[in-house]
Amino acid sequence: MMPHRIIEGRLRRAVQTILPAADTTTVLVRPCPDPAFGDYQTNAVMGLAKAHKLNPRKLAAEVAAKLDAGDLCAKVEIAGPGFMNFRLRPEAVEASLRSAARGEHLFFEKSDPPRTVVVDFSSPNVAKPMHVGHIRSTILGDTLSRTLRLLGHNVITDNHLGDWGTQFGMLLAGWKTILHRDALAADPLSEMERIYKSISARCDREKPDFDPALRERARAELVSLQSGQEENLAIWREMIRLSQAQFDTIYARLGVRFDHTLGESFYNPRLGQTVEDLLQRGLATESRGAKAIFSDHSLPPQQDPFLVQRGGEWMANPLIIQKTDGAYNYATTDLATLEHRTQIWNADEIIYVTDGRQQLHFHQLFAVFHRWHPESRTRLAHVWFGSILGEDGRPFKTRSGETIRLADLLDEAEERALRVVSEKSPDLPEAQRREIARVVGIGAVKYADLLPNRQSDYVFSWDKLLSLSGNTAPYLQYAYARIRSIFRKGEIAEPGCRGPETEVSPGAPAEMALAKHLLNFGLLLEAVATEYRPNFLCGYLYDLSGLFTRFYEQCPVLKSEPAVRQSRLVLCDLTGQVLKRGLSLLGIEVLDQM
RNA sequence: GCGCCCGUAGCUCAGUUGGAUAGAGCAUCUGCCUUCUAAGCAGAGGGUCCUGGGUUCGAAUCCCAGCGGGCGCGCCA
Repeated sequence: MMPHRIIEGRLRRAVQTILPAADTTTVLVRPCPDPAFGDYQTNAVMGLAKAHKLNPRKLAAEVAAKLDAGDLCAKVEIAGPGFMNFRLRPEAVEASLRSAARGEHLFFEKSDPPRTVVVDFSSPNVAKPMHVGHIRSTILGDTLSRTLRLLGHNVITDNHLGDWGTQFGMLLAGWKTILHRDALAADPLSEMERIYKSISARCDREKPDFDPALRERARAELVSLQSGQEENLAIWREMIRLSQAQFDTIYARLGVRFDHTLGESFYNPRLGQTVEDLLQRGLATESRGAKAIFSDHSLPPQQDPFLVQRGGEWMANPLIIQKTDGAYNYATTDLATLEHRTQIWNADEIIYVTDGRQQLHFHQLFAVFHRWHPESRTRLAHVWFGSILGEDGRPFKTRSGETIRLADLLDEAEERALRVVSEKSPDLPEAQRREIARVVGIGAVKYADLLPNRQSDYVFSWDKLLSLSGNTAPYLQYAYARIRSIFRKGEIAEPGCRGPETEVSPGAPAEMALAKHLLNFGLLLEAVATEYRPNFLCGYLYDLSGLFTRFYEQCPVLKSEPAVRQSRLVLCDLTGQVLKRGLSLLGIEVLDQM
């Protein structure tokens, strides 16, 4: 068990002996913001003192007197208005490093009990090329899934493809009237995108080329598809097949995998009974020819997702589950999907990773689900991220008004990385340089995507996504490669320093600072999982790499006397393991040489 | 109009129950490669945390008002 955890547990008991009625869940032990104060601190005592109208410093002193942590901390300091600062004894740090070196843990613990967590992310649309707008959901969802899985949860990843809906009417009309077979064979996604754009422009009343007959044709094709007409089904399946091939290529490059790909069409057979059930239970009602769910007025109007104010009056803002023409929409599908995930997969938690513009939809969806299945204890989370903007701060478009394809972005990333590798390591064989460029390039894109707070709007910038210096993936990969280089130069297999007899004793300040940071790996992983914020992990790994680099500059490893050398090798090995594991959670690979 | 989010160094952004002297990258400037990889390290400069009130031992963080920006608001997803 990590020292900070033990301190936290004992601290809570100490608080409880003094204030038996206090809620000790707020008593948390966190790393100090400045090592000058200590290694860990709690500021919860100040809050408790306020709640119980006590003198905070006096309470802290009483808690400190009751606290038995002498085995881990030399002494407990009370600072300022009532901070409690803990400084770990070197022996406590060493014990943790030794047990990690023996392979007993890697500075984190499995969650108990594990939960079943469904993660819904990526969800591209069939017949459209994946573009930069898809990276955030894909990379965020993948990282959260990996982190939850590492922490022991039963994670189910599901790619909820947009493979059903209005767009197929236009795609079918286009496929039958303006499709170029050669173009389709050469580049299926571009051709499907072309026919879609062409038809949809002519189905738009606002556009100059509006063609009412074509619009009717598209609607008829859609009805025909949805009623199971064989020719249209065959074309639809072909469009999915071609699209999935593209998705698979991109996901393979990104190293992203899904347990399931249950697109919207999977739920199609269940939509009728979903609406029927909601009507029977009185949750849904008919309105202007559509079936919709209205407010139950259980919330104040300002917080009610089914109300909206217009012209100074609160108006109904219902969730429509069946359109006037009888067709179902994404709300219907999402409700059917929720039922499947809770009832078939027994999800304890479902995480949706989408952009922030869908917040209202998910508020409505979750509210409806809780009214529909009040017995359900599934936790529903909308993990949203900011919009993509151009460098001018306007909604993102290229100069020609197009989006940037994900495949092109990844190509560019690898090309830029190859130029740098070839410059830095011209002696390596080309195949190896290309492999390094792949790992570095893809890693840089992912890291740049995960580094900012997900809720910030996302200003798209080639230079930012493809930068290879400073706080970027290559910096972390470089630290790892240097560690591997030490083992290579010393002709040491790392398992040699992982044995039961391993001794490790960080002496220099740079060694101790690095060692103490390793101990906080688990703390960070839990924060990532509970806050759904991978950027915390980026920050942690960046700090770890910086601490390692300072250690590397100040503390020779191979040239040190045997005992010091052995200890430093252990520290290098553990740092390498945490870096590799941490980067793997971000979906970023490491290299032995770069 | 109403709701959500945002406003922090020249630029791009962090900032973990409110917590200690607000941090990083890029850019600028000064040093450091015959020593385990310089994609690096050490150091410097750079701030009315949008503005004004309030809450309290303590506010970038919470509350109120205002200014500026992005997004959303019945049959698209």
